[in-house]
Amino acid sequence: MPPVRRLRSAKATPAALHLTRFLPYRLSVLANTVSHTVAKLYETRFGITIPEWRIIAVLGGGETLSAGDIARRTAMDKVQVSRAISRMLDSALILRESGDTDRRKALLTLTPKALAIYAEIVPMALAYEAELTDALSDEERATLDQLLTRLQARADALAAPAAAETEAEEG
Amino acid sequence: MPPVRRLRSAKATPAALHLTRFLPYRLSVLANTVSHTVAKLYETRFGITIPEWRIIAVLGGGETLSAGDIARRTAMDKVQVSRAISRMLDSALILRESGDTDRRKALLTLTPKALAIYAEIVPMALAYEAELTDALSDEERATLDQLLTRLQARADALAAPAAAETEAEEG
DNA sequence: TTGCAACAGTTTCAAACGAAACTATCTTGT
DNA sequence: ACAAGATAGTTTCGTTTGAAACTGTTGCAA
Repeated sequence: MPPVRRLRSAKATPAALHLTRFLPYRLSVLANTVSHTVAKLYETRFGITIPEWRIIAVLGGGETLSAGDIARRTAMDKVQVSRAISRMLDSALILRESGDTDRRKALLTLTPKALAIYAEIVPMALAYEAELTDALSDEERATLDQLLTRLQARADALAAPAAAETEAEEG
Repeated sequence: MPPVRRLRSAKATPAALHLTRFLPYRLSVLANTVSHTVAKLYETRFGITIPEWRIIAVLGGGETLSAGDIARRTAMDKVQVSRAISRMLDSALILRESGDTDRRKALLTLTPKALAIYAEIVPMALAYEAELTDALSDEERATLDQLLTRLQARADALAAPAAAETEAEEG
């Protein structure tokens, strides 16, 4: 029996790693490329940043939310949300009024100006998304959706080393 | 014939957009979660950042490259590479010598210290990747690979609006 | 050759970032 | 009722970032 089968796992090479095949790297590069493109889109057309776009996206239905709600729904941290809101107040995209029952919470609503942007930006966003997945069949799109969902769940689990055993079923 | 079929596309709602279903958003959040986790891994164990890890990854085979080569292979920009190299010189992870034929180019090689990190970090990186794709079948992993490749190609094409028609077949 | 554009890499500057500290408000336990 | 702790949101501080300007080197053209 020849020793051929052991050649690949010889200990001289400590298991090759090609960056371009490494999933974290690939995800980072892809997300970066995409983000950069859409950011430029939003910036040049509406003068808003990605955090501002996300806030517009979650408030675009006309809902009223607190900053904390927004942070949760956009996966941004509260500092980022606070700063984005402050910019949006300056540019009259958002309306802030003190909560009645809880004065710590500020109730946030989009202004008509922001709603107009929303109406215009959503088709653009969807168009970009459509172009991005242009070469994918409907079935592939569904698979992608599924895989991303599962990867995110797994990544979340691996991100919280020991903590939050009980929070696991939050969803 | 009842008007039922027109209800979904009534113009009152300007096409809904749920952030959590929006591909650019999902990619961004996923890549962020993953990056943050591996960054913490590398930082606590070896005291290096992601840019430094990427440089170690491409030089880990023992190859000698210029800063520009590294920038291209890691998809980082030259500023980021320059700064990472400068940090690595300080911590004796990299060796820089002036090019002989072209004195603009600096030839970069890993020190034994960095090679030792490489030997130790690669299994960790692969282990994380394996854990991340734990719940995926071999077939699903292959599909994911394929989909990411195609999305990246498409994203690249959409990122360069009018330019680089001729560069399209560069790979 | 000399001058000029292209290139490699570094530095500068202003913006963006995250962690931690802080202010203000609300909740809970005694 | 009130102190102790939790929560909402802002501010501060040191670091990281990317674009543009800059330095030095090479290649090319007149």
